[in-house]
Amino acid sequence: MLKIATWNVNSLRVRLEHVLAWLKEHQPDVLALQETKVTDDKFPVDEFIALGYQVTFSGQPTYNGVALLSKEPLSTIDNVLPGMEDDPQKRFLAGTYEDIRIINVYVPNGAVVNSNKYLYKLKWLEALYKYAIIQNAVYDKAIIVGDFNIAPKDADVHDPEEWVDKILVSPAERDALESLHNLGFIDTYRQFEQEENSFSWWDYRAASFRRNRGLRIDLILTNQILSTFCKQCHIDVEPRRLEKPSDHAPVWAYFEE
DNA sequence: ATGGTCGTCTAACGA
Repeated sequence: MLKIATWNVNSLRVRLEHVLAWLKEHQPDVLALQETKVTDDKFPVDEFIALGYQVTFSGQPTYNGVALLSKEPLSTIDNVLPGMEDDPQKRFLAGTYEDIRIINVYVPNGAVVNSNKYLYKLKWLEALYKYAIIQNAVYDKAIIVGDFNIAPKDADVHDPEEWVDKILVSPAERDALESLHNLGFIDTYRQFEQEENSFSWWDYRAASFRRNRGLRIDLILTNQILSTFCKQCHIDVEPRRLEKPSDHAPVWAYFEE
């Protein structure tokens, strides 16, 4: 059995105690983090080693930053997305865990549809698509996890009418996600029956969490072979209820032969 | 209460 999780922590240093407590309780084999917002020299390595986790990270000052925590070491680590070599933003980290290729992404937010940041988001997603083609060809089992900053379907949006054509739901973004689906990378969450109005992110503003005005943008995509081993996928909203929470909840998937 | 927050290189910016 294997449990793989993803969590946008919105500053690892602020959220460290939440992450450590969550690891102790849930014991994932791998936890992918986004928005660590910590440089590599300041990454809290020792705290995770003490819990029995290996750490792999790619950070920068102030923004972005991704990491993989794993019970066993990763091999064949990539921290540059091919096609985005000149991009200073640290949003990508891949490694192999046992026989599973794990790709951790913090997809650009995109700000406003048709803005420069939006075009950057689409370019980044195109590079991810090309990378996914290759990884899917090389590895039998592959998984893409992270903050996609895309709500796949209207069922993943608290008020679809309010959000029509807005960032995180616009057609071009959803098409980019659909092209990953066409490679065989399916949205593991929807392999199973789930409660309605299940979201993974709630804006800090306007009491969004209390009113459950959220979006499901933190996703676990598995390729065709790995998806046959997936037995469960769950969003854990409990950490969102804590004092000084991340605006995102962790999501995990459980695999069994 | 029809609301307006966080986190970061404390000052705007990004989400």
